Parts: sequence; structure tokens; C-alpha cells
Amino acid sequence: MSRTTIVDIAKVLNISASTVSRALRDHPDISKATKKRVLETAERLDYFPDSMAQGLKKRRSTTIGIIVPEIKHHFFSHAISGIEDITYRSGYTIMVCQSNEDYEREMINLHALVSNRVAGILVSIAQNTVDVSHFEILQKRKIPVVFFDRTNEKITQNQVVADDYVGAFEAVSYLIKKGYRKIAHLCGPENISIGRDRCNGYQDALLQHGLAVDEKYIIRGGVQQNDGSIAAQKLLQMAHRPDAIFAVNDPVAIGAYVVLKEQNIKIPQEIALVGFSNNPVSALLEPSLTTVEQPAHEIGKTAAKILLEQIESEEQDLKPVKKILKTNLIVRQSS
Amino acid sequence: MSRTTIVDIAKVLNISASTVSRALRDHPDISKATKKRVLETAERLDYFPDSMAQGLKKRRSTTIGIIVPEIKHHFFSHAISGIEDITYRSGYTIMVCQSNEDYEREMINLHALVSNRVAGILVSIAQNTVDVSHFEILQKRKIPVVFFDRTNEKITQNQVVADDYVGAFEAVSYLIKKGYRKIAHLCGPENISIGRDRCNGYQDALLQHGLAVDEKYIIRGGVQQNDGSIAAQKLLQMAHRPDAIFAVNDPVAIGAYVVLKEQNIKIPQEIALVGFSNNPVSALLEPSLTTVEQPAHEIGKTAAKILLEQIESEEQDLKPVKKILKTNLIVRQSS
DNA sequence: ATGAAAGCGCTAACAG
DNA sequence: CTGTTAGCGCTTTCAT
Repeated sequence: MSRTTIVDIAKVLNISASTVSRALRDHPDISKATKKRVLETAERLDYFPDSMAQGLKKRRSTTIGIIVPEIKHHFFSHAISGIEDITYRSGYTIMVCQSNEDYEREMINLHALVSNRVAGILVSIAQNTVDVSHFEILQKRKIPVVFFDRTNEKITQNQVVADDYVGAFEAVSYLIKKGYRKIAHLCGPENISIGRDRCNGYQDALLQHGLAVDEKYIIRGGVQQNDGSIAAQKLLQMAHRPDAIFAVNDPVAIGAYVVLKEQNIKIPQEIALVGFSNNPVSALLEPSLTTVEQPAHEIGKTAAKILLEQIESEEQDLKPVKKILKTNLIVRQSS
Repeated sequence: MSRTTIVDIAKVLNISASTVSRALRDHPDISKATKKRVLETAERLDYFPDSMAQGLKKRRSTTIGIIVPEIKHHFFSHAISGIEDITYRSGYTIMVCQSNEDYEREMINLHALVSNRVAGILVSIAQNTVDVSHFEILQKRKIPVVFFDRTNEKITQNQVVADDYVGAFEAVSYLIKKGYRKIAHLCGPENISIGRDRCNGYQDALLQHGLAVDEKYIIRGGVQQNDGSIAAQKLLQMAHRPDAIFAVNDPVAIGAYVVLKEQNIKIPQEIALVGFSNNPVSALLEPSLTTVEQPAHEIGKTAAKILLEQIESEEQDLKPVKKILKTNLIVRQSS
């Protein structure tokens, strides 16, 4: 025997399918008695509404699409967790795709989500995404979208990000106040906001404290641990080594940390080290890592809330929201 | 203007909807010329297939449902990542739910996935899930399921787990060979496989090496870092402290690690410490943490592969597969 | 308070 | 090689 449908329930009770449909959704027109009978029968027959049929009819699902560079990154898994906490309460399920930092795959994911008629989408763009015109499709189809954590300047829609600029500015200012003068920056890709904004914060902190920005101390690379190791090796080969390193994020900082340790460089005596994200591991290192706390869970929750508001709002052309969440410098032993 | 449908394309080209449908899916009956015209028009009109309509018709989606206790846990985010790698290649998208270690929520998630007519489901059960009868619905509806990492003995369907028993056995045997004699175990919940099997491995290793199992050295608790801290405190208050601790997983081991450090207990000189999972942080601790490597990504990939095979197999009653992946003891400084 | 009928967008016999 | 037709399971006017 196949799945129970609304028609099966209707037949059993000798009423019409539309009555069953209404009873199931607690429509005021239906009598208490009928509702009760329908609910009982549904229960007895193991009835489950068919989301596909509902979605087809309503021309929209109760699924929220998510695109992130990599699910397993600490930041993203926490953000997704935060998103799910919010969407779950409102009866939505999440569909998660990873771009693997690849623009092409980001596009394919986007199309899959559109095909699935998701009610809304949350995106953190890939490291190599420069052109963002593929997201225009969402406006055409009136699918609300919120970009979180990583955006770029061409994106005009809703955004939720940490205050990357201020976070970086404060971290570097702190290093300067502690007396460090040759502060290097392990810089992320500048086409994504976290790379650009953190780098700007770094530079402005130097300038505002009367220090020059020395291009040779800005090592550009990716956002993975390995990128940090490579960058650290470059720095160590310099004639004038820096006395401090500010990394675009904790994985990169840890990549540098590992290299410094291997080379028996004392942290922070010879070189201080500051990260960004406050991954749990950073507190456990020895010396523990000074870092800028970035509220991953909070960013996810906030982005999800904004998305749900827009989905459930009747308004057609809501103006884009941009929310910037505060970061927090956590001073530990590495600086 | 609303979304482009197959009918819109048909109208433009003055052909029937079914021809368009077939052309779109590269059906051999359709002429090259027609296919080309259809494809071009589809492209031009920004056509996207409607997964809900397709799903309704085919009575199944191309979505894979996943239920895990917590997305943000290192193990699960890696497993999900592995799952996505596999399903993506076959054109499936993943729908991820978290039970938050709660049985009730696990059920609700399951129902949501069934409603969404997922093609198959991957589950890692919640810490407090004892009764597993809610999964029977899947058999009734012929929805393939693979349990991964955490199962329990009542589950008879497909399973992919690490060799928890052997992993634990080897870790504890190693400790014994190194000369430790009073080995404590921070034990996970015994209704889930990882708790039970690792505990059994621990006990059998002791017995096979002629050591007694001392109940007071088995501290039962959860699987979170905090549980490890609590357990370690208990151990430290004992008149006869253990000389080694084997924890059910790395978070718990780290919880203990933090407490030992705080109390200035030398690891491994006073108390050795061994974890399970090989979270990246374990290599970065000082002393670095000896642990049993559990292939999270691999478990996810394997589970996904088995699921896809079953989904795509014509066979109705495949017999359940149980796959046990090898673990690997990584000896570091903490033991 | 309930029912009849139409249709969401697509696929798959069946018919030519 | 292409078209006709009949639904998939549900919601929603419009009647009654």
C-alpha cells in the first residue's frame, strides 16, 4: 500500500478532500467535530502532508537554502547551526550546499536551490567569486536573500557581517600600544569583504598611530591554515623580520603559529601573533592566541531572522538591511 | 512576469510540452534540431525546472535528508561535508536537521524529511534516543536510510561506523604497554554505540592484559567538553588517582586536559591522557593529545555512497549493509 | 459548514 | 519523432 493522501482520509470519512485539507490546517470554517475526526483518521493512517504538492500549489517551499564555502569550517558550521536554530522554530528546513570556494559550483548550487523553490537563501560567497550577477536571478524570482560574513562591494542586498574593519583596527591598535612596530598582516583575498575590510582596518590603525604601511609586510594569500604557514615562512626569511603578525583569521594564524613554533621563535617575545574568529582551539594553544571574537552563531541567527522577516512580510520591495555585528578583542598570551 | 515553465517554451516554439520535457532531459526520441531549439529557448527565457513539480510527479525528490545531533560539532560538520561531496556529484542536494541531542526533535526532523519526500536519509541518533521505532516509518515508505557513527543495538538497517571497540581496545592496550595500570575511562552514554563500544573496548583491553575493571574508574557522562571537566574533577578528588585517562572522545579529553592543566598536573608524567576522534586541535595542544583517529569525512562519504546505491538500485529488499571503518591510534605526547 | 472543480508544473503512457 | 491526455497531492475559488 502506498502513502496516505488527503483523498484517502476523505474517502474513509465520506467527506471531500477540500474539507480534509481545511480541517488539517485548522481552517475556521470547519466544525470542531469534523476536525477531530479528520485529525484522528490522519493519525491512524500515518498521514504526512506532501511538501512537494503543497509547494507546487503554493509556488513556494518551506525550505531555506544555504550556500557556504565549506561546511566543515568552524565558522560556517557554527553559523549554520545558528541558522538552523532560528529556521527550525518557524517550521522551515534548511538545504545546505557548499561551494568549496569555487565560483562555478556556487552558481550550480544557486540554481539547484532556485529549482527547489526555496523560500529564501543565505549565502556566504566563495573566495574566488568576483562577479555576483548570478544572484540577480533571485530578484527576478523575488526570492529574498541575505549575504552573511562574506560579501563584496557589488552586492546591494541584505547583509549581516561582523565589524571586520573595526575588529582589525582594534587588534592592530592594541599591538601598537603594546609597543610592536613592525606589524605584518597575513591578508585574505581582497575581493571578499573579510579580506578587504580586515586589511583596511590594519592599514588605518598603522596610519592613525603614525606608522607607515609597508607593503612587504602584507602577505596576500588564502584563508586556510596552510596559507598561514606559507606566509610565515616568507616573513621569517626577511632581513627585517616583523615583530608582530596579525592574521586574517584563526586558521591562518595557527598556520603561522605552527611554523614559528617549529623554528623555535618565541611568541610573543620575538614575534607576537593575533588571529581573528576566536576558534575554540585558540584558547588552548600555548601560548594561547590573542584573537578577535567573531560571533559565528550570532551572525547565523541574525541573518536567518532577517531572511524570515522578509519571507513572511507582505511587502514587495523592502529596502536592503545591512547589519554589522560587534567584534571583541580577546587578549591572550600570544601578544 | 512569472517564472518560465515548460509550457512557455512550448508555446514559443509551437511544439508540445511533452516534447520540451523530453528535449530538456535529452530523451533519445527527440531530434537534434528540436533539442537545440528547446535548449536555446530555455536558456534565453531563464528556464529552471521546478523540482517540486518533478518530485510530485515522480513521487520522490532529489534531496537527501540528514539528521545529526549538532551541526557544529567537529565530527558532524566533517561528516556532512563528506556526505555533500558525494551527493553533489550525483545531483542530489542535502537537507540538514539537527536534533540538538533531543529525541523529540529527532522525531520532528524525521517527519519533516518524510514530508519533503527525501530520496533517502542519513542519521546519527541523539544522545538520549533509546526507542528507535520512529524510524520504522522509513521502511513503510521505502525510504532508504543509513545510520552513521551513532547507532544502537535495536537498529537493524544500514550502518556505517568507526571501529569504536577496536579503537578503544588498542588505545587502552597501548597505555597498558606503556606501564599505566590505573586507567580511568570517561565514558559516553551507553545507549549509543560510541559510548557502549568504546567502553567495552576499554574493559576488554584491561581484562585481556590481566587487569581488573574498577567501576570507580569509569566515570559516566556526556560527550561534550564540559562533561570531561566534570569527570576529571571527580577523578582528582579520589584517594587513589588514576595514572591515565581514556576519554570517549576528544572534546571530553580536552575538558579533562583543561582541568589537569589548571591543577598543574603533569601530562603524561602524573596522568596520561588519550582521546578519540583526532580533532585538529588535539595536535596543537601542549602536550599534544594522543588520540584515536576516526575518519569523519570518510564515514560521511561511505554512508552517502551506500545510501545512493540503495536509492538507485531497483531491488526492493536489499539486505542491510554494515560497514565498519578502521580507526588509527595516533600516539602523541600526552601518553 | 462543506463540496466540486480547476490547476500548480511536470512526466509518461499511449497514440499516431 | 512528436502530440494528447491524464494525473502526481494539494489548495482554493466559487457554489451551495
